[in-house]
Amino acid sequence: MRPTTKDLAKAAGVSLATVDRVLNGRPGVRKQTVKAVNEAIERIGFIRNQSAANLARGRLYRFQFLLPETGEDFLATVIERIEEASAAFRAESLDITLRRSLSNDPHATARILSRLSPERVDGVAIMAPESPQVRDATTRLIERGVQVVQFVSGQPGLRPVDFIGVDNNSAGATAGRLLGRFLGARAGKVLVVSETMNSLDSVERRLGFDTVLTKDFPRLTALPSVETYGDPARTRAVIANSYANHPDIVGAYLLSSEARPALMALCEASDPSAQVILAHERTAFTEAMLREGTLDAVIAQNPGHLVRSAIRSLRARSDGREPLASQERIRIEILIRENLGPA
Amino acid sequence: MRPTTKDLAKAAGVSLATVDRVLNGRPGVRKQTVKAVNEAIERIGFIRNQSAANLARGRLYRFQFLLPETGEDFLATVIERIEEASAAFRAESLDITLRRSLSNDPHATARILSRLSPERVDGVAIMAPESPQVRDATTRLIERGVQVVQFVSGQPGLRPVDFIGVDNNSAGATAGRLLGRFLGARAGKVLVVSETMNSLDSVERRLGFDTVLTKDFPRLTALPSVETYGDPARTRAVIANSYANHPDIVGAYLLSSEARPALMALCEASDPSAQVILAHERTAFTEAMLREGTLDAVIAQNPGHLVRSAIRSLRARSDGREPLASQERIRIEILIRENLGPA
DNA sequence: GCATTTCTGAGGTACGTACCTCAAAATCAT
DNA sequence: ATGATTTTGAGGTACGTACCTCAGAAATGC
Repeated sequence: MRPTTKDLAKAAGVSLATVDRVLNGRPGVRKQTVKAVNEAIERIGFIRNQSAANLARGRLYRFQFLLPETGEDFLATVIERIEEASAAFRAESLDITLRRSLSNDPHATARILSRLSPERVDGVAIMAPESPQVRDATTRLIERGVQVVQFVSGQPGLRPVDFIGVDNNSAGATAGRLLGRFLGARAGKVLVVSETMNSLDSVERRLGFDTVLTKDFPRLTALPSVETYGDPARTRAVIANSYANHPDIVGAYLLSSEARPALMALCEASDPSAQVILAHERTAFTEAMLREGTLDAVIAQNPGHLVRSAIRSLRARSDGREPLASQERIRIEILIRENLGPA
Repeated sequence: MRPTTKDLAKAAGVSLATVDRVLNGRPGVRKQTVKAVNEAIERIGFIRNQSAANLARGRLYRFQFLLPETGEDFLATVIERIEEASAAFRAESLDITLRRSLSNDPHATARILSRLSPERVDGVAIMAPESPQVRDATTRLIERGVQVVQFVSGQPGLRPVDFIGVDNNSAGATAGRLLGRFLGARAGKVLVVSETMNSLDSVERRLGFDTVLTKDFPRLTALPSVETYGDPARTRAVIANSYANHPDIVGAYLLSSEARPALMALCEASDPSAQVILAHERTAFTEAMLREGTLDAVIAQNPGHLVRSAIRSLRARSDGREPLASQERIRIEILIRENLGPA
């Protein structure tokens, strides 16, 4: 059996009460005694039994995911994973809830954040684009004692808030490299479709994409980003227009999380099999398009990892620990037909 | 607060003792009563508190990883992950140890397995090639009450033992697709290097690779597999020989886990930058080769996932539960320079 | 050397579940 | 209806840690 607090007390030559004081950082212990206990911890290899600790604490971590109202396929898989995690973590004193209420209006988002209180929630994972309003509201939220992570959308390392998601610059670069290599010796123009270029995420992907293309694939010219604003009619119009104006388009990069509208419009406006087409995120739709060969590759982040990583980070912060940055790095996955797994 | 066994007893109209009997599958409860309790579980949403359960059980799961003696880079990263997991899971009543003692001799491996007893270990993850001796020893091990999973090496679904690893057929197919697409319009021969073609893993990768190549890239011809037998001198010789005999080699697929010897030999024998070269597994070496451009892509399985998945599966089996197949599927990762992450 | 403050020990209860025993109740077979 | 058997209830202890109180010991200031 592993050493317990009792063994630790004996080994350190102190009482259980003192061990408890040291372990939980309670005041009223001489530095000297603290050191003795810590040395004993090292010496006998004491490891706190988390199960027992949680049980004794009776602590319930209440975390909330705040997601946008809009969004179809990708958001749906994220929500699935949240629900899964919610069920799975319930046995570990974690109460995970989901609110799908964030609109594109930063003021509205800020207002929602301002209403969150530490009495009702211990931490939130926010999926909202960067904006000064949201940043301020987040800062105040943290000051009130609520833990916060930026989820999927946002900027790694820019703010004093953990970011859970991929490095979008690298994601764009990955897309650029694949598109270039898949096109082989072919030359021509590349269509880039985005919901909006107002978000940092899109800008970074585009930047990474362009960097690789200009440097290593000079025979390819990336067209200016076409913005759909999430409007189906506009999507069809602008994409049709692009193909009409540029008969020499040989590839397309759909850099938004929701690939469906753009890809459907693209198929209407041109022949997808004559081009190399890349999109983001694994959804039932992109998976089907990969299998049938319409999409050539998908750049994805694992939604399950995203969710679990957000939860782990919130939990670490709630315990006053630092999340393990290395473990929480979200990988950029490349999917082609062959590594999708069984259907 | 979440409902406890006490609440459940009240809700089901039975005593705590009966609830306990039902929850832990003890005998001496009428079917009718079992049903009543299960309905109450559904009704009030009872979830067993795993922390408390583990604490009460005082159960310690002792799992062991049995790895081969030989192997450099990939095995080293696997071992790192095992050590990490060992540390991380210690707080959850898991005692993970590592034995690096399996040789290529199936009889020796079988002998080691035959000496494992359920008094000293609850489950083992075995990384050893398929062989009748090992299969028999495994069967007897299971009969003695030790849980077993096949780790990395082996055959999914072939035996009544969980397999933790990628589908090697798909892995080979993924390599085939990437090689074909990266080569674009180029035609020529493709070198395939393997440590040995005696293992099922290698055969499957080769099969998947060939299937894609013949079907979708007829201008490429995959040469017969070159076997290195893990011998550096032989490796250099056979690879040099291949390039001498086939001046029209345009690509290479190194299908073994340990890419270093083959790739070094390849670089000696030819100009890697004129070819498309794929290898397996992410190691410090393959990572460096990707970054400098010698390797074009790496097909990998996440060692951390492998290890944790093995542990979860062993634990589920030890608890008499079925591992969640969907959660334990190991993904086939594609790595290029751009999605490696920061250096 | 005394009063004062700081530190430590002893002992307790609690968390939710597992597992045990023993007696009482319900059900069954005859 | 009787005895045998099965099912259930009541009550207990244990797991390892957190957190509480209170008394006593040790260190400190003067």
